[in-house]
Amino acid sequence: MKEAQYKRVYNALNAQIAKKEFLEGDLLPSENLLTTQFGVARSVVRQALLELEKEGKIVKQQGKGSIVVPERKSLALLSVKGFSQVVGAERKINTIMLQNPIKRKWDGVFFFPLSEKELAADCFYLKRLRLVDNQTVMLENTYLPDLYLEDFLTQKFVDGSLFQLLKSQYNIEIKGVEQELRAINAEVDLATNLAIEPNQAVLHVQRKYITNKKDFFIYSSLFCNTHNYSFSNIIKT
Amino acid sequence: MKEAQYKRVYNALNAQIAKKEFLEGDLLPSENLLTTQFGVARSVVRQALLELEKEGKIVKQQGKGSIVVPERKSLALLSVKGFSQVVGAERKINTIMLQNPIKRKWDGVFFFPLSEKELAADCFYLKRLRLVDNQTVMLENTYLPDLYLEDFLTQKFVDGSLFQLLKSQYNIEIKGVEQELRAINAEVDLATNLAIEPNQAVLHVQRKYITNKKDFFIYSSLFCNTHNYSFSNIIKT
DNA sequence: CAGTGGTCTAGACCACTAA
DNA sequence: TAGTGGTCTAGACCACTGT
Repeated sequence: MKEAQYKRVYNALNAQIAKKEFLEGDLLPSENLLTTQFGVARSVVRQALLELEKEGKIVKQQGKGSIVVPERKSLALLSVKGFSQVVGAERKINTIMLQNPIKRKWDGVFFFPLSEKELAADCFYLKRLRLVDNQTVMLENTYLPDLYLEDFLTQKFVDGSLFQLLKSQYNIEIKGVEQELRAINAEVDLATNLAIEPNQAVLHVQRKYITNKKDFFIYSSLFCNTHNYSFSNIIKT
Repeated sequence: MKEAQYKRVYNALNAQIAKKEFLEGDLLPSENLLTTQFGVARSVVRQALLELEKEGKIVKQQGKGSIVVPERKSLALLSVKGFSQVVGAERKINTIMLQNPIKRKWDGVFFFPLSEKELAADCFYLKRLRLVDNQTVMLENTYLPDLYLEDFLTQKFVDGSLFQLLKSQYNIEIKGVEQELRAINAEVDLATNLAIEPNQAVLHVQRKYITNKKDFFIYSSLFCNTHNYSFSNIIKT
């Protein structure tokens, strides 16, 4: 099971952009050139560029080329990447574990419908507070069904990243996310955690992550303080 | 400039799903079958299915097929589709024009950086209130640079849809959107418009639409009442 | 005009699912 | 094991951009 070629091309280009080897406004090498550089078919190059475009790192323009776009200033949080990856290297991030992972029953009324298989299993629950440059930006409640996760409670998080742990220990990859957004007024408890005044507006995001394991989903309920950082995303047709 | 084949395939499948010719959980015909049905190469079929997948209408599963997923109950508003298209046919929608289109100067501090070309032109501004099943869900301020839009102020909206007007009259198509989200507490004016109490939490979305015309962008500032309807989206890696 | 990305063809092999 | 979607090749022509 070796890595796909287009991922190899994607990773190479992504790294070059991150290392500022291409600056904002620069054109990437043309598709034909990349084809010869990496020794792959053009469709493979295009698949790699498509990924970069979906993530908003380049824009393509017919007749011109693939243009590197400026790094985003706001948090690209409405994406499938884990928190550790969406916050640029420029910023200091911290995670405070308010509730270490425990095994428990599902809540009576869950925010997404659960399958029978999921309901039959217990769930792992963790509660984390996320900080960017020492400012509290997010409270995250995560629920994972106890289906493929042997010895989950004894695992050490890889760089504090749940997604990296799932990838390295269980070969579980995130393939997509379905999410619902609401603006809510913060209750006292929530306001305390987010270090804001009660009744302040908070962005509530309920997520269902799709993984490479069929029938295995991860659920998250996020409460975001958008006063200091806005949350952005990019969508292509 | 005839329509691309993959769009033809997409439109056909999309219509069949909308007409319930495929029910939730049904498998679409396999890619090889669609290839022969439409008389196109497999890559064309895959491109069409990719669109459907991005819109969350199907999920693909290796070894099994393309599965039709249930219609969304919440408003898929964080997508590039116009308001008229994201709200399912099941619901009644209304638009109240609070401010008919006028030509004016740009605001001094705009929420996205503007190019010199845009700043040199004036902008068209309109303010619309959006209702779903007679409930106020959104206040929308839209700004269009006066660059390609001849006689814009005298145009009649096609079914109340700005995007359809742009397509049919000016051949302008929306290719993507970049957006920032915040939760804010409603001021009195805003609360009145959205028919909620002052200080209630509201979802504020600032958008920059990318079009097929280079250097032509459309800007929108949305205020969403998420009490009755949540706003959803789906993202694929 | 040459070069770019957009679309398309007609194959091939692989990884996964279900019977 | 048969059939599915995932990846890949090696071409081709078209639409658009800038010179």
